[in-house]
Amino acid sequence: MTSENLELRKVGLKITLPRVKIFKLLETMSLQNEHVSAEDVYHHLLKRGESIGLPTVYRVLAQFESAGLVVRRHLFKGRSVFELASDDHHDHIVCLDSSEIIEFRDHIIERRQQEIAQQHNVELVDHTLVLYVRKSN
Amino acid sequence: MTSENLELRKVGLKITLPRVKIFKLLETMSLQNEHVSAEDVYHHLLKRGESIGLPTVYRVLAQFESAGLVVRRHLFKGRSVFELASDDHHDHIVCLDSSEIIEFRDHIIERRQQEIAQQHNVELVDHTLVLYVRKSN
DNA sequence: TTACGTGCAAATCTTTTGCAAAGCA
DNA sequence: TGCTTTGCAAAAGATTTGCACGTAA
Repeated sequence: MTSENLELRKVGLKITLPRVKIFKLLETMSLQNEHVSAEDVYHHLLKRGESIGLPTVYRVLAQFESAGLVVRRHLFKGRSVFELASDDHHDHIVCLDSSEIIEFRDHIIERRQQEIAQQHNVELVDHTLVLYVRKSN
Repeated sequence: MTSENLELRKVGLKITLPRVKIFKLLETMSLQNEHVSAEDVYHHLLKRGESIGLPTVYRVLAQFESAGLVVRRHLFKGRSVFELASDDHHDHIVCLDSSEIIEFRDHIIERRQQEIAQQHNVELVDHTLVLYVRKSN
C-alpha cells in the first residue's frame, strides 16, 4: 500500500484513480511550495497525459479539504488555491508585482494569535496571514 | 462641498450620483464594522429606493480600490468584501459557525509583520490576517 | 460641448449540480 | 453485486465588457 493510499484510507475516502492522481500532484506541488487552483491541478494532469474531468477535481479538492488533507486559501480574488495540510503552520508573502508566493514561519505571530483568540473567548481553528508586498528598490 | 465630494475629488474622481451614493453607504457600513460585497451594496441601495446598476457598483468599487479609498478583502470563498480604507489598521476574526466578523487591532503583530517584510527585503504594501474561529463551549 | 460615466444585456470566469455510465470493495 | 465515484453537459454565482445613451465640468 502506497503512502497516498494510506492517507486516503485514514480519512475514510475510497481509493480511486482520480483521488490518487490529485493527491500525488499536491504532494509534488507542496514540496515545491506551489499553490495551485483547481484549474491548475486539472491542467497539470492533462499535460502529463492523465484523463480527468474538471468537476472531479473540484469535488476531490473539496473532499480533501473536509477531510483535513488539504487547506484552501483565498490569496487572490476570484479563485481558491490549495496546498497539502501540514503540522508546520506557515503564512504567505504575495508579491504584487510578480504574483510570486513566499512562505514564512513566525512563532511570535503564531503565539499572539492564540492569545487574541483566548481574549475573545473563541477557539482558533485556522488562520490566514498574507503580506502583500512589492520589491524594494 | 460635502465630505464625500471632497474625498472623491481628492483622488481625482468626478463627482457623480452613483459614486456619492456608494461612498456614503460605505461610510455608514464601515462605522458599524460591516463588510459588504458588491451585491450587498447594490441591494442596500435598491432597498432604500435608489436606482443603480450592479455593474456600476462593481466598477465604482474597483475605482475606489485603485484610488485607495477602499480595501478589498478575500475573507470568504468566491466573493470580495469591501470596507472604507482607514489609517487605523485592523484585522479580522471570522466565526465559522455564524459568519460573524469581529475586528481587532494588535501592535505586536503589526510590528512583527514589518520586521518580516524587512527580513525579506520587500516593501509591505498591505496585509490580510484572518483568524477563523469557533465559539468555545 | 465633450469627454467621462452609467445602465442594460450579454459575455466571461470559477465553481457546482444532475444524471447516466463506470469503478471500487 | 451494490453503493460510490466519475465524466459530461448544463446551471449557477460572481464579475466584467460592449455599446448606446446620459451627465458633470
